[in-house]
Amino acid sequence: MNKGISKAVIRRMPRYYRYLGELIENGVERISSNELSEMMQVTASQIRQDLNNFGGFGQQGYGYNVKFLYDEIGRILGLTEIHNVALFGVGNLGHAIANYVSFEKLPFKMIGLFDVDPKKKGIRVSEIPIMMLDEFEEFYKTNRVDIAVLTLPKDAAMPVAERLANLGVRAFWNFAHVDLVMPKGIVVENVHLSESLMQLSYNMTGR
Amino acid sequence: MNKGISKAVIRRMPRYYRYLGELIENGVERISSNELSEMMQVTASQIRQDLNNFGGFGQQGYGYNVKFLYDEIGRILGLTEIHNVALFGVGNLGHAIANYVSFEKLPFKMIGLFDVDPKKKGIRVSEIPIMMLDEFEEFYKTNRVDIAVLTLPKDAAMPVAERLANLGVRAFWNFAHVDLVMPKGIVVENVHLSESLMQLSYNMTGR
DNA sequence: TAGATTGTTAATCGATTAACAATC
DNA sequence: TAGATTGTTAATCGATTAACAATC
Repeated sequence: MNKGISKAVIRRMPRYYRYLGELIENGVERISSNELSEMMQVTASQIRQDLNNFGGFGQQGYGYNVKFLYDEIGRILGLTEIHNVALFGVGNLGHAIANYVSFEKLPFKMIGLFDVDPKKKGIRVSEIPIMMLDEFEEFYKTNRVDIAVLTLPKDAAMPVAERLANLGVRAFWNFAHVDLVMPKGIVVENVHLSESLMQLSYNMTGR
Repeated sequence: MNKGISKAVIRRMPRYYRYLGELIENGVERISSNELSEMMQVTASQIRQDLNNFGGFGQQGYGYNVKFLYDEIGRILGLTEIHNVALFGVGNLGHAIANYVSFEKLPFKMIGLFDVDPKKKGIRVSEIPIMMLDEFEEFYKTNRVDIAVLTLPKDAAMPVAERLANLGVRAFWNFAHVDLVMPKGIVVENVHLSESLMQLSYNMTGR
């Protein structure tokens, strides 16, 4: 169990990671919390507090070594090993996410695509042929699946998630319009696009 | 300007909306904050506090009328009028989002798709033919665009956003890996898929 | 050494939860 | 009226910011 590091802190880590990656591309070797705070529009204090949840990565009088900090955050975020990903529901969104995961320069590897529509069987997306959902149990015997992506209609999401969880899948990236209720120890990350769109809509009103 | 209602509250409103919609489908007419709190796994106190940011929608001794509350939240979220949407960058993700926006039963209407690749010109996605980015200025003269969706490579996002903002587009749904820096009064809602995936990855470690 | 900047403690601010009087 | 449940104030909890001693 990760010690009690707050969700708010975790949400910010990928953003630090992105900025540090860009600094590396630009050949910047060291940076102070103050310089970074100006770039990122957050307080220097918050940056130091956030990082010190995980350890002292800087040096007084110097600041932070960009490459070192980048690698440390990558390690914290679990980006030092490859995660096998299988996707369920190869509709429009599933199709896009399958390609997305394959193209990103992140250590996530799409290894299987599953759907219930027989017409889709064998069609290749990012070089991976779509399989039938009922073939998953067999597939799972010889393939490690670290993350299941759920790009399914909302009514299908929960039953499929339960089926996968029973087999041993422990992490879900959920795009369906439901709150997955999962036993403890199973990790769920939701991307609710419609909720994002509604927040945008809210912010457009009354200004 | 919306009075100072916190982001945390706004983030929860679409979720209330979803649950209330399901209650309506199930024929439920009234609900107390306590019943809703059990369904949604939040405190009843939070529900009442959240709603009372916008007004007293309940009645002592009775609870909340589901249909009434649903409509009120819809109104708060700006879902009582149709928002015209144009999308920029018709790659995999753009393609999926274009379909998504069109299929959802929400008052967002996809009216234009734009790309820079001449090979895509005229191809139809959700019945809408892809146009060239340079045609947008002309298009904009006769079409109101409320929201621009940016499903572009990160280096293209900022220049395109500026160009659109200069024409008068005031809301952006940004999927590109950049923080758009926009003048005040322009609304940006970010969906950073890679950051979501990294959070999932983090939560998988050390358990 | 002097200057810079972290790591960390303390102060402030904001959000969540608890409690209860108001009222349907 | 009695019971139920809201709306709202007060208490608690957590997150952010400020301050500064430690130290490179």
